[in-house]
Order: sequence, then structure tokens, then C-alpha cells
Amino acid sequence: MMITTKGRNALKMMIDLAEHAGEGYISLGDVAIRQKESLKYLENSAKQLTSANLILSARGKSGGYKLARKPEEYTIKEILVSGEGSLAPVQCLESDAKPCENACQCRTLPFFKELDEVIMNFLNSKTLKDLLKK
Amino acid sequence: MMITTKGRNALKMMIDLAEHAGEGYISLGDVAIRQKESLKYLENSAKQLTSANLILSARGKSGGYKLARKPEEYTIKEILVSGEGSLAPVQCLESDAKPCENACQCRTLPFFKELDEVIMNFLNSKTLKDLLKK
DNA sequence: CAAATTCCTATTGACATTGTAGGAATTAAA
DNA sequence: TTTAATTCCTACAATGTCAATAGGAATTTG
Repeated sequence: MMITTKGRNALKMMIDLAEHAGEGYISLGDVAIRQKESLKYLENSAKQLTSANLILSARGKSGGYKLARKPEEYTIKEILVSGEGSLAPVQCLESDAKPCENACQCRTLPFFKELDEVIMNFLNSKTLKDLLKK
Repeated sequence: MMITTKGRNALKMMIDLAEHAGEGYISLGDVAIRQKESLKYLENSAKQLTSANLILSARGKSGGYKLARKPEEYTIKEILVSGEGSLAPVQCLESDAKPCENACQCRTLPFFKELDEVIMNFLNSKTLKDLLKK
């Protein structure tokens, strides 16, 4: 499995924020209730989305989070990558993977690179807006 | 990561058997040396490939394994599925997943189904022959 | 000052992955 | 008929990742 709860939570959170855009900063408590997730767990996703500049945060009372851009300006890829760290289908294509000394004669590497491209192209072709209620 | 060493070992083994087709039954020991894998670990892959009827086995001295069909008659999908059990990109699409009671209103499910299709179409479009040395 | 919130670090339990161990069953060949 | 090579089977250990929680520090509004 490539997309775990980390990525799915990031996506859920972005969808929730998108559906409440224009209401100022939304507290994680509200998101947690609506999405039926634990506040503490969502904090992890929020942290990563914030440091990737996908959302804006405001601390202190009546603080919270809101989208940094319009929904149609987020690709699903960047949201999932922010949540997961990497979406590579195999370890040797992971961003932090040590280079494989067998790479030049590996029969499967070109194939897996192609697979990765197919997946990334798809994830890049969809935006957050595509996931919102019609 | 979606494809782990189990799937990669299954693929490596199929490639090795394909490149030595016509030589009768190939012992796992030979495969292990050529592919630089442990015999014991390869046995696990061999077991699953055998019970999925992707390869044929012969026990006893001078026994081993060989392909059950021509390389171009295997899709990469069936090889990887045999090694991994499932290739679903998210848990809720796993074959043994309990049905999600939120499915009908889930914003992400249709998207993940589409992603799954994109991946499966690609894996179905490639055969074992495509991975062999030109 | 008090309450609500984000932010930060650490830890835990559960599970999957990776790889190993030991030996039983089978069969060809010497 | 024995021996050696092999598949087959079950179990286990070591490691790592995922999922989730805990406790509290820092910040800001009212």
C-alpha cells in the first residue's frame, strides 16, 4: 500500500478546509469533529502541510488553519507527498534511497520508473477542486 | 511504497527463469547465485508463484522450477500480485478490506478507484517479455 | 489574566516486512 | 539401494514502519 492514513488525513484536511474557505481560520478541533479524526493525530498532518506552505496557520485563541491558495491550484500529488514524504512505488526510487550499484544492469528499474511516471502524471492531473462536492 | 521485496523477488525470479527457458528445470540455488539473493528467501517467492500456477516445480534431485508459459503470456500485474498479495494503493481497496460504511459519501474513494485503475491498466499492459534483455 | 489554540518532542503498541532456521518429503542419479 | 540434491513446510526472530497518544510549551485573542 502506497498511500497510508498520513496521506489520507492530509487530503481529508485539505478537503475540509476547502469546503469552509472564506470563514477565516478554522480550528483543528472543528476539522477533527467533522472528519471524525483525533485532534492529536490531525496535528501531525497540519504541521507538515504548514511547513510545506500548503496551508496558513494562526496561533493563539481563535487561531487555526486556512488554505493558502484556491482549491484548483493544488495538485493531489503535492498534497499526498506532503503527507507521506514520498509516493515512490518501490524503495529504490524513494527520494532518500541510496543509489543502487546494480542500477545500470537492473532489468526492472526502467519499468518501475515508467510506473512511477504513470502514477505521478495522474496525481498531477487532478486538483483539490476535483475532490470537492459537486 | 507499494511494491516490496516480495514482489521484486517474484519478478527477479521470473526474469531469471525466462532467461534460462529451454534448459529444463532450474534449481533455486542457481537462481539465488545469479540474482544474489538468499536461497531461503527465494523459496518463499517460489512457493507463491507455484501455487498460483505461474511456474512449474519438480521435486527431488535435479529438480527445480520453470515457466509454465511463454514470457509474453505473463502480465507484470499477475506476477506482482502473486508476490505481494495485493497492489491496492490504499487500504480500503485491498481485497480483504472490510467495507467502509462511509463509502457512499467519501470524497476520496472515487479518486482512489481511478488511481487504482490507472496503475492496473499499466501493469496489465506490460508482459514479462518486455523486461528481458533486448 | 484566562481560555483557546498552534506548536513541539517523545513514546507506545500494533502490525508488516525481511530474512533465517531446521527439518520433512521427494526424486534422480551413482 | 543408498546418497545427494532439491522442493516443501512451519515456525520464528529482528527490524522497521504506521498509527495513535501524551504532555506540555508558546502564542494570541478577548
